[in-house]
Amino acid sequence: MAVHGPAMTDVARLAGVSHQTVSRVLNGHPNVREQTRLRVRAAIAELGYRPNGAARALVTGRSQVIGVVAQNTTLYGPASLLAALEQTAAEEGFAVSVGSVRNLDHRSISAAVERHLAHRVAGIVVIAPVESAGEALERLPKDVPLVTVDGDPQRPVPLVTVDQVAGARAATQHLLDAGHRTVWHVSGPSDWFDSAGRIEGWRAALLAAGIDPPPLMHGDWSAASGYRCGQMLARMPEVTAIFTANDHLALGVLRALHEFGRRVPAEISVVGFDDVPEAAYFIPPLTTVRPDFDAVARASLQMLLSQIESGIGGGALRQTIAPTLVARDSVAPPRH
Amino acid sequence: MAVHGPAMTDVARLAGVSHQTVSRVLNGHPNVREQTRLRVRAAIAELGYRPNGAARALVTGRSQVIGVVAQNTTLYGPASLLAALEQTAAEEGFAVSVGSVRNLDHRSISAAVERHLAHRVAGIVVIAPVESAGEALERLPKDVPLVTVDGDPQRPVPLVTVDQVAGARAATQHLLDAGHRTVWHVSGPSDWFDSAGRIEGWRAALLAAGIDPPPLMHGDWSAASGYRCGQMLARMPEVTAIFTANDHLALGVLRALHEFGRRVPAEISVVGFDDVPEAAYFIPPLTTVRPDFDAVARASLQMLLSQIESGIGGGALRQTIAPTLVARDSVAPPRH
DNA sequence: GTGCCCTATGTGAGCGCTAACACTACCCGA
DNA sequence: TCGGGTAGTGTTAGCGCTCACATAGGGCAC
Repeated sequence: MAVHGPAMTDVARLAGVSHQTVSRVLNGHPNVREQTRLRVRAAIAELGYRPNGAARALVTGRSQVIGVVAQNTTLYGPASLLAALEQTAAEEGFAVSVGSVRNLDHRSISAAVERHLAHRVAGIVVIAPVESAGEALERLPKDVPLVTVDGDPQRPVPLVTVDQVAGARAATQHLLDAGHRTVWHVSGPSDWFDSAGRIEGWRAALLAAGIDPPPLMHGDWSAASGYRCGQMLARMPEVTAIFTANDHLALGVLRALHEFGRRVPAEISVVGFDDVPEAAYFIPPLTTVRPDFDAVARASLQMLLSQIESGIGGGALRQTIAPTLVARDSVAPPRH
Repeated sequence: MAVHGPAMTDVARLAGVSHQTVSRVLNGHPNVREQTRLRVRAAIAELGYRPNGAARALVTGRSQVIGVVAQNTTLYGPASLLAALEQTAAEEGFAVSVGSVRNLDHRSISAAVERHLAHRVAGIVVIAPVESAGEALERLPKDVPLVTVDGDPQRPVPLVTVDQVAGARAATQHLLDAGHRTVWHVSGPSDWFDSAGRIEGWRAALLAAGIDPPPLMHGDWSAASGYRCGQMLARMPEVTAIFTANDHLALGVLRALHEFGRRVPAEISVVGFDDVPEAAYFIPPLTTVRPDFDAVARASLQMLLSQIESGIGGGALRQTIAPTLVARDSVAPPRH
C-alpha cells in the first residue's frame, strides 16, 4: 500500500558514497570527513530519508524502544509515571511502548512482557506495585534489561521506588507535630507495596512517639472507599487526625466528614498522598505528600540504560526517591 | 549481550520441516496439514521460540505497532483514552507506542510522527485537540494510516470525536429543565476543539430556549482556573446555574462557592464534564457528562485498521460518540 | 626510501523473516 | 489413460540495515 521511502543505498548513490558511509554518518562515527558528512546530510534531507528502525533492530538485535508494563494507567500515579517515563525516554532517543494489563497476575504480566520481547525492545520497565507481579518477574528471561518501579523491595530485581515509608512518616509526624494524640490511617489495597510502605511509615512514626497505632481502615485507592471509611471515622468522637494513603481516598473522607458535620480542619485534620493537581482545591485544600515522578522516571531510565549499555548487572540495584510534604489547610491543632 | 533466542530455522529443524512451513503455521495459512501444524507448535513450545517482530516488520514494511501522539497524558481525558486505546489494540494484536509531546505545535507533532514512522508503525492515532496540531497533520505523508481523535472537524482527516456539542447541550438543557433562567459557562482553553464544542453546545441550548447567553468565563481545564472563575461567579447574585467544561473546573468552582458561603445546589447548581471517578465524591456529588472513552478508542482503532487493511481512504471519515449525562446532587431548582 | 600506523572509505555477508514460485503427490473427470 | 487441478511442502531471493574486514592514501620516524 504505502510507497516505500528511500533506503540507505539511495542516499549513498545521491551523495556519491557507499551505504556504509551513510550508516557511519547516521550513527555518529568519528572517521568521516567533514565534507563527506555534509554531503550525506544534504542527500538525506533532499530525499527525505528516514532510517528504518526495523532493519536496524533486526541486525543489532534490539530496537530503540523501551517497553513499559503497567496496570491501571488511568490512576494518577501510574499515568504521571508513564508520561514522565515517555518524556525522559524521548530525550534519550527511545520510544516507549505501553503494555497495560488488566490484572497484575503472573499470566498477564508474562504475556505483556512476551509481547514486548517479540518486538525486541531494548529494555523493560515494570510498574509492578503488587505482590503477585513479583513471581512473574523472577521467571522472566534473565538476559533482558529490566527495572521495576514501586515493586517488591524483597526481590532481587532492580528497583526504583518512591520512599513510601518516609513520606508516610512525614505525613504522620506532621499531624503529631500539630498536637494530635494519635493518627488514624486509611490505607490503599493491601496487596500494593505502596500501601504496605505507607502503612509501615505511619506505624513507625506513631511507635517512635510512643503511641499505639489505632486500627487500620482498609481502602482501595478510590474516593468511594475513602467515603466508606470516612463514614465510620466521622462517628468516632476520638478521631482528630487522619492520614489517607492517597488524595482520592482523602476526598472521599472529606465528603463523609462534611456530611456528618465534622469540620476540617477545625475538628479533624486530614493528610493525603500524591498531590494530585486538584488537591489544592479540595474543601479544604489538602495537605499531602508529593512524590517526584520525574525523578522516579529519570532514575528508572538511567538504571535501564546502564544495563543496556554495560550489560545486565551494571549499575545500582535499588534507588529510592524521597517525597516532600506539601502543607495546605487541612491540618490544624486539635481543639480543647 | 543478550543471548539470542532460537530462530525460525531452529524450530523448523526440530519439527523436521522447512522454515517456511513454520512461518505458515505462525501466520495461520490454510494449507498446512493438521499433523504438521501440531508438530511445529510443539517445537515452538519446546524451544520457547518467539517470532522476531523486527524481521517481520522489515520484510512486510510494517510492524504490529500503532503509534499514538498525545499531549498531556496526565489529564484524565487523554489518559483514559490512551489506556482504552492500548487495551483495544492489544486485543487486535497490536502494541501501542506513545509519543507524547510537550506542545501541540507543528514542530512537536511532526517530530513525534517522524519518530513513529522511523519504526514503521502500522498506523498513527493523533490525539490532537488543538488548532495548531491541524496544520502539522495536513503536511504529513499521505501514505500512512492516520486517525485523529478530538481533532479539527473542519480538516479532511479521518476523525473520531466525542460529541462535545451534544454533551454540552444536554448539560445546559438539564439545568434549564430544572428551572434555571440561564446557565453560565466556565470554558476550557480557547484553542482546544473540545472547549469550542462545549461552548457551542451550551450556546445552542440557550439560544434554542430563547435565552441570550451570558458572558463566557475562560478557564484552562485546571481546578485553579475554575477557582478563579468561581470567585467571580460567587459574587454575582443573579448566577444560579453553572456548566463547567470539565470536572476539575467544577471542583475549583465548588471550592470558591463554598468559600463565599454560596450553597450548592440550594443556591447554585453546577454541572461538569468528564465524569472523573472522584466526581461522585465532590461536595456535593457532581452532576456531569460522561464521554465513552472505550467507544472512542474502539472506533478509532477500527477506522485505523480499515485503512491498514484496505488501503488509505477505505472506511468512514468521521465518527462521533455520544456522551451521557450522569445526574447527581449538584443540580436543583433555583430558589426565588 | 622503506616500513608502519592511522584515517577515510568500500565490500561482502547475514540478521530472521515473508513472498513468490517451484515442486511433488494425489484425486478426478473425460 | 492422461491432462489438470489442488493440497501440502520446499527453495530462493531479498527487505534495509550493521558488523567485520579489506583497501587506499597520507604522514612520519628511521
